[in-house]
Amino acid sequence: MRLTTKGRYAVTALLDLSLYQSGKKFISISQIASRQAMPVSYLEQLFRNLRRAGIVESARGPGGGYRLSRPSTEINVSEVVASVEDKMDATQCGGATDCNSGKRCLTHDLWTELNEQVDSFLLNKSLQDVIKNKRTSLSRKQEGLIVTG
Amino acid sequence: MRLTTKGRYAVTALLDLSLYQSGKKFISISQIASRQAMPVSYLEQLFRNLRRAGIVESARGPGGGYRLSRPSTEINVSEVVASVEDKMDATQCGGATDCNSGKRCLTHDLWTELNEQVDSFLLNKSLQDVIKNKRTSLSRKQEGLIVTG
DNA sequence: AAAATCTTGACAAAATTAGTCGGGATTATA
DNA sequence: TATAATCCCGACTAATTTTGTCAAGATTTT
Repeated sequence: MRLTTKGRYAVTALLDLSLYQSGKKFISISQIASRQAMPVSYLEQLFRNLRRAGIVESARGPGGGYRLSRPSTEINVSEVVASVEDKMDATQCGGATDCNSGKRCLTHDLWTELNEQVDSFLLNKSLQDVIKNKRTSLSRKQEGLIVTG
Repeated sequence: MRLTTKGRYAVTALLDLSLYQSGKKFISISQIASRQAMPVSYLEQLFRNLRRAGIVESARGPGGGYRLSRPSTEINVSEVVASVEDKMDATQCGGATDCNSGKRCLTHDLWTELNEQVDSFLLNKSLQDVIKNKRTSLSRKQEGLIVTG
């Protein structure tokens, strides 16, 4: 699985946009950078990817910057992370089915299933949900479930 | 979150133990290494941690090696991963509550919740489950849940 | 024209992860 | 008791990945 500060920065930056973008106004990278204490040039890199992924729109020149290309209820965290990280994969073999000399590696299905869990969770979480601090409503049977300390 | 090949190696190595350990016999690292195509010295490092965590028992000398200290139904993947990786944490701030100059960072709760999800999943998954390729039975309401492609 | 801003690719620094090494301790067995 | 098999340990190095920088350019507003 890949989930580094890169993906986390991207999410944070978009939350900043969501919070400070009023109407269709563009927000410059330098504003986000100073508010969220992130390096400008690193943010530029991330926004490149976000733009290519169709998550944000940009405008150049004075008064330019970035804005969400959809409402924050329509953008999920999974796509944000995926746009800046290379891949979201927890299997050792990268998803190949013959990872262990012909047969699947012992843990193949385990990591695949974990991937699915994580991805479901993040897909189901919009930027707005994060802002509202809304828990994803996955009802879970508690039978035999050990609670982490 | 930390889930690298280290944790994956550890799980695989234990699955190997589960599969090839008959009764209370010890299995040597070199056997596991050759079966699973892993470097011996790296495995040694991992087994050190597994032993300290009480997941395996060891015996020295000829005929020695490692064996599970509990049945494979009683060992969950979370503890295995935790024993070799330093931490299992997806928050940027490492769990601190004042990560963004006094107030919580915007994404704090998001990553905390993701952590919980992942950990629940892995806690609820025993080595035996993985061997039997048994899916974790988390019943989930499908309302609004987008299925990943 | 000037200033503000995005755009790009390549590069460098830092951090992390993966893996090695040398030496030691213990134990079964011949 | 010697030998070989095995675990045990800490420190180190190598490789990879991630993080972040830089220089130069393209647009656009004023």
